[in-house]
Amino acid sequence: MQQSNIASSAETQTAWPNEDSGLGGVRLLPPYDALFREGDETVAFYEILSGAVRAYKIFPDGRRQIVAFAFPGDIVGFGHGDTYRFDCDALTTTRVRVIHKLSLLRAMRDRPELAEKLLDVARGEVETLQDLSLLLCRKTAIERIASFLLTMARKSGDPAACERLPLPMCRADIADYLGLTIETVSRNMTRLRSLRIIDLPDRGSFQVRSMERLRQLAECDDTTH
Amino acid sequence: MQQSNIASSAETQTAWPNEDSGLGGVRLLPPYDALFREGDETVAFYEILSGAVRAYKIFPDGRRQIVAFAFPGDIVGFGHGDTYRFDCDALTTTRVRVIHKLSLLRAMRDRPELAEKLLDVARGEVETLQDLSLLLCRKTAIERIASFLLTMARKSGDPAACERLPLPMCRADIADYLGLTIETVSRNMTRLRSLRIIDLPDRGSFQVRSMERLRQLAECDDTTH
DNA sequence: CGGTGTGTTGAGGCACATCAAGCCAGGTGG
DNA sequence: CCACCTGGCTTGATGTGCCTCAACACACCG
Repeated sequence: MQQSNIASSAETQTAWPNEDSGLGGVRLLPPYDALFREGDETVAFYEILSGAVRAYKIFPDGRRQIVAFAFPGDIVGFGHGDTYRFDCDALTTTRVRVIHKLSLLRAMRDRPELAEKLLDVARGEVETLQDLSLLLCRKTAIERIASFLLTMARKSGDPAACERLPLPMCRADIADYLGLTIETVSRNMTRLRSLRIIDLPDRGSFQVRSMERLRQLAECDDTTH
Repeated sequence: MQQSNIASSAETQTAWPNEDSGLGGVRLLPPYDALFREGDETVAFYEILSGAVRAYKIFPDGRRQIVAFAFPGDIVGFGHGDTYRFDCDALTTTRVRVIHKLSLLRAMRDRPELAEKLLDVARGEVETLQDLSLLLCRKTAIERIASFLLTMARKSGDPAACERLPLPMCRADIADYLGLTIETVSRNMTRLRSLRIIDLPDRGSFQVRSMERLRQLAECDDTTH
């Protein structure tokens, strides 16, 4: 579950086209404001600078599935054709850098290393989604929660992280990401806490107490149970 | 659920680098032979010419998840870093065109339209995986089967297809793709047949009798039940 | 013929969903 | 300051869809 962090691939720090040209600029989103909506024309990609967003789809019958959360360094808006296939909005106050699609494509013609970088973003997105599919297909509720928290822990800094980590989304968001109900999320969070694997100091945060046991649960490693 | 068909994007028919240079050539795989294995170095992408392959992951505890089937026109081997993250093998006798990764990257530097084409392949893969996530997250068993059959129908030719269509994978493969068991797959196939939505003339094929009702089920459109 | 592999069908159990009540922090107004 | 409301979260009781286990059907093959 690697990030689609743009800095991870390029040896030389390559700037996105708007960074220097100033074409796109930065957008500021208050909590729950939309970055884009399903059906809108795909005019831009967005690099998250601070805050967090969620991308989701609503079914005709009302069911909702969150397909991705994105955090600083991530790019959103990628896996779409001429129109966006999902809604995307902010979880908290969020700043994004706007990367106009057309100017990016134009810039790509002159700077082939940009294309490689973009392909790397795509690869990261594919990897994340493959892992999500694995999770949804084969894991139990507690394994899903464990996987999710592990990913969140890895995203928010050093992998041995034992400090308090932010959990900016509500239980309903987690549930709709993991294919569970809020009750099941809640029950299994509590279960992980009573197993002394995590702590839940307050609503918006968590803390890993045993990274090793969290990892074992998340990766379906049943060698030690 | 669009295909990642390479012909779908480019206005001008752009050849993959090996097609003319003859560097990669074609590989022939007997049924169930491996195209690549998890952990192998990512040396090439493969364009399916005929037949079909499956890409899957085996968990430490034995659970298996198929993350993709690929058919003629599809590219596999894309969403991987330096090593392949999954096993990939043939369902039936399969011919693939080998596209060496390095020569593709080299060719991309001279021909920017190749990069766009490759990005389009990536986009297709992301879309397919997003749809798979939606399916695994929120759909019931019969809706999953319906979605799967609908995708298969759309892949194998004209969308109004009423003729007999091939189903080259066994029940276990379908089950491991949809996050179900073979029994549940079997039961719901039978159910779709008794609902007169499909026919099952023999093991390796199916036939759509009511494309409209299949679509309604697959897209969770509960307006008419 | 029996043997094997694949698919179907049936009976029962279990994990998660559903429904419902209660907890707790934050906000609002008297 | 407290009374009350509200929304997010937790906890409990019950229901159900899919899994598990088991038997059987059928084609293929030696």
